[in-house]
Amino acid sequence: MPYTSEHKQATRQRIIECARELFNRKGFAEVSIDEIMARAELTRGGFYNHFKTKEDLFVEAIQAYAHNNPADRWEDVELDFSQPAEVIARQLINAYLSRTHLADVDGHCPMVALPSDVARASGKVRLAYQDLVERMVRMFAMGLHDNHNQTAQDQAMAITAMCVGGMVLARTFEDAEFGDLLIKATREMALQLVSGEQDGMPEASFETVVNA
Amino acid sequence: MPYTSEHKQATRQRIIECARELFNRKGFAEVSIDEIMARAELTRGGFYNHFKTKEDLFVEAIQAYAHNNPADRWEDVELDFSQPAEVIARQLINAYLSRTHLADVDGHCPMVALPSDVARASGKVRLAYQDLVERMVRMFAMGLHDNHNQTAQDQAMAITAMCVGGMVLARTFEDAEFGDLLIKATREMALQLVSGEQDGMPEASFETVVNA
DNA sequence: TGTACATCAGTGAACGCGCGTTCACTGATGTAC
DNA sequence: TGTACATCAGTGAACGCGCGTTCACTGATGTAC
Repeated sequence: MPYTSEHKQATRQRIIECARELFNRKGFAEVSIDEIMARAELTRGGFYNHFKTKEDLFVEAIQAYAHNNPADRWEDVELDFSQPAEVIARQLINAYLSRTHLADVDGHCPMVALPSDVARASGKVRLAYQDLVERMVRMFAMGLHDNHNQTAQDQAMAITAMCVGGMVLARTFEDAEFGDLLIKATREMALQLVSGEQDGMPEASFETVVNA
Repeated sequence: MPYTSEHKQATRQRIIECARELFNRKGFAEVSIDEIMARAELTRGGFYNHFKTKEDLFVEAIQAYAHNNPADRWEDVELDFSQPAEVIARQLINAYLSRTHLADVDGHCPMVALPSDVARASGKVRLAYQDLVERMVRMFAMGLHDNHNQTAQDQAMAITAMCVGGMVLARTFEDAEFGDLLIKATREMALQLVSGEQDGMPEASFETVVNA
């Protein structure tokens, strides 16, 4: 067997990574297979040695993202998994709703870059995307507690919607300053929500209010 | 002058409305001018009597949405503008984060249906989209008050991110049940945020805690 | 160690197709007489 | 009231182009001897 199987795997991974970046920047339909292969320093025809269809590659590109440590990309603040879950949740919010993440179009979370493309794609693609969402929800849920209004799980879903929504909106704006304001406001509210601190009651709200 | 100018205007509006629906359902790149014109019961060639380019039509389709009363589309709950601003904010959340809105793909808010397409489009398109966002932020801001953590404006931006993000995510899911859960959780938290009620402290939180 | 060979990753021309846009035209209409 | 006319909304063929996919091939490589 000429060429090692590592060689083929490495090529495959290179194609996936190039595709991920291009899809992020331009969207699924707007990127051609030619373009992806050229970026991977290959030619058009070879594509079908590695993938059955363009959409199969889309699935792989989304999954690839989940298998790296996403937060590494965006922020100087790395996720420190030795910390308590609540601290990790805060780190994730700070990294996700950051200017660095907004500016790094190639490295965007696919949830931010590709929601419309995914909504129109096949079941396989949508499942891969949903898996990313569920990972984020789980991460937040670990750092939260049930309260009288909502379970930790429900709070986590709402905070996920907030983080993704803030980035999705900021990414569309022509006016970068408005985008920064929106990200900042969203980040602050998300941080309050994981701290159980709202409406002017800092941190351990009960004591603070009673002793005032 | 043969044909009245009303006739031309009516045709133009018909094209815009057909385009809006098709863009919502399939995305900008995936809809052809042929398809839009056929739906408006016209033929391809006539398009350029009305619009300079396909992207110009995209701008008009986004703007058209703002000029209707959006909430009419989705929910039995209509916005009642005689109510106090806080009530309107709650009505908007209930209508926006609803199953009806999720199911009505043709009538989706463009913020939900088209963020990825807009992020990759030209300045004119992005300004039209940003205008929709600003309208929603303004609507929420009227129903909110500054608190010790954030201005009403900042809270409104975060709540807008939450509403749009919840719908954007739910729309991508293959698993409809998970989408419903996410919308419901997001809606509940958004309603709490406009009520200034969090973490198990109903309504006028200070008194409630102190008198407990 | 050196050579002949089989494998298959990668090549690039070709396929059928649909797109956005252009353009010469047609024919329904409102107006002037 | 009736007719001839000018306008321009709408038609449909044609344009050049790029796409996803297929396929016959080539040539770099690991292996057997």
